[in-house]
Amino acid sequence: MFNVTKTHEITVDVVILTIKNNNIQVLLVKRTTEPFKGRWAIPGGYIRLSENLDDAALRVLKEKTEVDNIYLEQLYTFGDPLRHPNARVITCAYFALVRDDDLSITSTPELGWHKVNDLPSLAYDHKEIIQYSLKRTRERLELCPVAYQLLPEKFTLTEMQKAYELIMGKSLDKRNFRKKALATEGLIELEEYTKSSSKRPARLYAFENIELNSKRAHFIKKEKNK
Amino acid sequence: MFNVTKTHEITVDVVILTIKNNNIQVLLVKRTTEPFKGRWAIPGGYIRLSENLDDAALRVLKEKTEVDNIYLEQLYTFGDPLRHPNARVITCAYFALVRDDDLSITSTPELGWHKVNDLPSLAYDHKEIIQYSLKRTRERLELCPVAYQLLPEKFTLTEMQKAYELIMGKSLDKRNFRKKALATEGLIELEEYTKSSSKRPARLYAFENIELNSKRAHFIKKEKNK
DNA sequence: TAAAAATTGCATAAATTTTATACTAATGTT
DNA sequence: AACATTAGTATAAAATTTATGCAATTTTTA
Repeated sequence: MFNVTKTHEITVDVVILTIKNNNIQVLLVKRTTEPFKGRWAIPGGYIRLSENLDDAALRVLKEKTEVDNIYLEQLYTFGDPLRHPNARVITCAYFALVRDDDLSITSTPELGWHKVNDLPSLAYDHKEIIQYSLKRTRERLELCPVAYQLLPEKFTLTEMQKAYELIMGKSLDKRNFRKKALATEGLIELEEYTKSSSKRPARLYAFENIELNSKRAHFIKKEKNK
Repeated sequence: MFNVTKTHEITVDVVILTIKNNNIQVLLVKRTTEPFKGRWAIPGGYIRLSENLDDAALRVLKEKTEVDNIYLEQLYTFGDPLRHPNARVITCAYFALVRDDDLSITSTPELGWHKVNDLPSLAYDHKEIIQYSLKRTRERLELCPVAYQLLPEKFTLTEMQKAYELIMGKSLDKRNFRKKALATEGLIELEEYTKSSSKRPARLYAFENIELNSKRAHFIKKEKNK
């Protein structure tokens, strides 16, 4: 009875989402070993004995990116016996929302961003995991302005609306969106405006570090040390 | 590296909730072995190699109860290194909503229902898991009438309101509740009334087997074979 | 058998939230 | 100076939610 469990392995996988070039993109790694050698996959790893699951997910994330300001939430645990072709691997999946301008990864042939609407063939059940993380992100967005985790630190309302439209997958009315956005708790109106654009300057906004109305969320806040 | 994972164990634990005697109650088992020998715990077990996680949770549930008509949803995976005193056990927790009148368990000194508002001292982090399942149930109830999984098959609107009030932890206005309840998709008005009560008879209602607006839900429907 | 107690069942007005809709303002470019 | 482009704004209608009071049916009991 006990031995039955000994052959299980458990991993964490992390769906890392950002908005780049007006697309929701996910960070993928190319597998260098079997199974699924050469296929793209979401980053993952084993859980160390001293780590809790959040720490393990955060470590996996930090192995691939150098970001401080992230939203990280446990997504779901996937454990179909056939999800791994030659072992029983249960994975506790997380998803992270990161800001493009906080990112410093160097795309290589083995690591890169992919549009979630145009994914390559993926290893394991990773496509399902990504789809599910998008669904969860939409659900979160209906409860709290979690999209600000995907925006630059200072942003215009138009940029915010674009992020919402990308995540929700539909276009929104500008006037109603702005009215609602301005009523959002934690939104700060700055006395700054966009400059370099060749159009009318837009006011910039920011979010204070608010307690989001999230259910399972963990926030790793940026250390403001400068 | 690989060996590091070999010492992890993974289990499923199931929070089984019902409404009995106008209280939300949870099914607990008394541990017969160390650790936490003699303490109450939620039912759990190892995952078999051939099972997916839902199947494992369902099996654990069926080992304790004989119910057909249940709501079962993955809750969260708990993996703090210290949650188990002398091993690294990660548990994928589920919660189930079952109908009191579908239940046939025989309470023994080792198995019994406990009011969630008056829990005994529990093993591991099981108190946290139960609290979290209550929170999730409240969240679900705001999205879909999942409470009908806790009601008898035929129920009065007053009974339905009582269930909502118990779960949400607040009293609701009768007139507004009835208006909203009557507008709920899937609610069927029966041509039957309560009898044995010593007051004015109340109309009975039922729910058709609807697709609930749930996110991670799995329904094990009753087999109507009679 | 009449009154009382308990619970069912219903309707409407007020407040709030959501939705729908069109024009003016500011800036750089030509 | 006219044009192109994006920023920015107000209001009415519709829908939803909340608040509130009273009549009807049945059993109990006086």
